This record gives sequence, structure tokens and C-alpha cells, in this order.
Amino acid sequence: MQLENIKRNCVELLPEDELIEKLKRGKPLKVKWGADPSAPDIHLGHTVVLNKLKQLQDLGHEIIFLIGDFTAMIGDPTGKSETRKPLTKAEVERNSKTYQDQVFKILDKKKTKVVYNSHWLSKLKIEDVINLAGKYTVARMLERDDFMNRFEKERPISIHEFLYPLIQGYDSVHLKADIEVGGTDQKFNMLVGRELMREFKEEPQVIITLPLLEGTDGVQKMSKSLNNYIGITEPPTEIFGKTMSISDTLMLRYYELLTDVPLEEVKLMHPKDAKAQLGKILVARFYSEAQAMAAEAGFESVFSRGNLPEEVKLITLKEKKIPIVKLVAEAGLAPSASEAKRLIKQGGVRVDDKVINDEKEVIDLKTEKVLNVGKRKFVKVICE
RNA sequence: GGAGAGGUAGCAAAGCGGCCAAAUGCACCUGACUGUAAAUCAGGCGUCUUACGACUUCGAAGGUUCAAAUCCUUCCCUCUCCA
Repeated sequence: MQLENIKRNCVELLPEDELIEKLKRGKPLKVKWGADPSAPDIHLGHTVVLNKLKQLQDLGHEIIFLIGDFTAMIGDPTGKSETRKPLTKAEVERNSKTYQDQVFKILDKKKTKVVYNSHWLSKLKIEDVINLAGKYTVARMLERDDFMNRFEKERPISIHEFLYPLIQGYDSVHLKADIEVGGTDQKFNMLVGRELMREFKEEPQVIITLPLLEGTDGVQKMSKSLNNYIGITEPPTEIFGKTMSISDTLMLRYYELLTDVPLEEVKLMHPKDAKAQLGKILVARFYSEAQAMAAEAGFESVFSRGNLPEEVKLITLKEKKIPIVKLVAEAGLAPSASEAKRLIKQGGVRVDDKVINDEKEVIDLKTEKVLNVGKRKFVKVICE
């Protein structure tokens, strides 16, 4: 049954009976998914939602990919309890383009309708906005966790942040959405949408929330700003490598949310093999089987056998002889000379696989040298 | 409009005239151990200099002092209570 499929992996589906009603009509449903074009790189966390949308799309429903260009130009309250800086129009355009390119690696472009909320939002007059604001109360706004927390901790909440859920909800009114899909962090906003639709005499949308994928740190949700993400456009070696370095428990979570592989099966495997398999599944999904195999082989070669990665960036410098500290900094393996020096002191710097202990050592660049810091940063250097 | 509290490194949070480049925790980086896992342990975590050291940081700008994150003045921002 369709309903069972739709429910899989979802955290909540509210309210279920309304969805059953809608499905019974046998017509394609309008599924709204809103994206904020401020961070244009799609990572595995987004794919949890995208996979669900793909599933709905395959079931014959209409996906409406809403790009929140209007809202991005104002600045969005993130869960991060701080105000985000607004984007310019050009930035928004550029971002939304890359966003689409990436989204359509998963969704079927032909079957997806892309809309920009500036189309209707920029036409609203101040009296429309006030009218909209009149349909909700402060007390209800404070039901949202993030607001309540900040309120209790005496942290600032800007008025425009209250407008956000209202505007997002208004989008649903405008689109006459049947379903809105989002992460659990969107639950509140999507529920506001339901209320507003009722106010505007539209049939309220059903909301589907999906789990938020933890980032590679295993604690906080995956996000670009926390730098704990695996991006779907990253090179295969990166996707594979990052996957290998997640914790065992997190691996299970990733299997659960990102693949169809039964967990029992995974638990029988050696964790390392399971992780490698996961890595390959992911690379194959965004690239190809062949590249997945290659990524694994490369990984084995570099980390199990200690060989050099196949592709190492080559940097040319002017100096023939250069002090090691300077070399590390200029090759971009350390942000400053001081940091480079620290790394050397700690035995983290190698030239041609020999650990450099003496921070005063001068490296001869007449011949090409392989420089590396830590386990994964490699670079080749030679003088011009 | 009135009264009070506060703004410190990526975050949280100490310090309240010299011993403060700034305790502690988290995050992060390096090393050891491994399966580039977890846990643990060791070290590091402003910039510049081979080094002694020098220079720039504690909301902003000025001032007092031999010496300021710490005191004073003005300004900006946040929060609480009252109206």
C-alpha cells in the first residue's frame, strides 16, 4: 500500500487520516519542499528528504521545489540562535542554480516544478503582511522550541523571525500544497502552514517530517557551517574517506537513513567492511560503480599500505631552497607559519615520508618533494 | 520614558589594575594505540621571528596610570523589571 511506503523512514506524518483521504481521490498530490538557497551545497543530510521526495515523485505525485529566494534576501532565523546575514540577489540566483543542478541528481527534473517565492511574496503589501501577522499569536510562536529556549535564556529574538514561519506558511497557502515535506526542525513552520491554510479557507496540508541526519561528528546535525558534512558533489575519494572515518554507531544510522540495506545484515559484518560497503554505495549513487571501486582501492592503497594517493596536487614555488616552516605554510597545509611550526614540533610533518623533527630544516626543491601533514593532507612541491 | 544587568578567543564561561596571549569545558589540530572507528593517553590551539623576544587581541573610540580585559568618559548592541 502506498501509505506504508510513504511512512517509511518518516518521523511523523500528520495527520495520517487526512493523507488517506487525499490519496483516496486518486489524483496526483502537490508536494511542497522549500529550500533556502543560502548554503548551496547539498550534503547527505539533505538527501534524506530528497529520497523521500523522489519516492513520492515515483508514486506519481507532483513535487514543487520552492526556492526561498525572497526569504534568503531578508535573512533567515536558523536554529543556530543567531541572525544570518542576507544575500544579494545575484548570490541568490547563483546559489539556486547550483542547488538545482545538485537536486536533480536525485529528483527527476522533468517531473519537478520549480518556483520562487519572491514571485508572490514581493507583491504583498504591508497591510497584507500585517493581516497575515494578525492570524497568529505570540504565545503560539513561543511554542517553537528554538524561540522558547532563547526566550528563557534571555537571548534576542527579532520580530522578523516571527514573520518567518508565517511567510513559509503563506507559501503553502499560495501553492495550495497537499503535503509539505521537511526535516524535523521544520515541524513547527509546517504546522503554522496548516493553520494559515485553514484561516485562508484552503484545505490544510499534511506534513511529513524526516529525521535529521547527524554530521560526521555523530552529534550535531549535518551542516555545512559545522563542517561535519559529506557533500554529494565532493570527489569520490572524499566521500569514501569521510565515510570510513565516521564512528561505528553513526554508520548504522547512515545505513538506516540513507540505504535500503537491512540493519541485521550490516551488524553481521565487520564494521570496517560495512563502512567500506556504505562508502561504495554512496559513491556509486552520486558517481558510478566503477568510481566506487576505484575509491575503495585508492583508500586501501593510501591508508592500509601507506602509498601516495593517486592524485596529489602539485604546487610550484619560486624558491629552490626553503625552510620547512615556510614550505608548510605556503603549500597551504597550515594557515600560518606559527601553526606550521607547531605541527612540526608535534611530528605531524613529513617530507618524502620522513618525519621532520627539526623546524629549522631547509628543504631542497630542485627535485620534486612530497609533503604531507597528518594523515590525509598531501601535496607535491617543486620549484619553478 | 525610568531602574538594573551584561557584551571576553569557533561556542560556553572565568578573570575585574601588574604573575593575562587571558583559567576551565566543548569543538578543532597533531602524535600514540587502531579498523583514518569508538574509548583512552600525550601535546597543541593569536601573528611574526632561528631564538632571546616583538607585535596585535577581551563590543567601539578616547582618557587615567610606570602598567588596563580589569578604573573613568562617550558611543554602539543585548537582556530583565517598571511605565
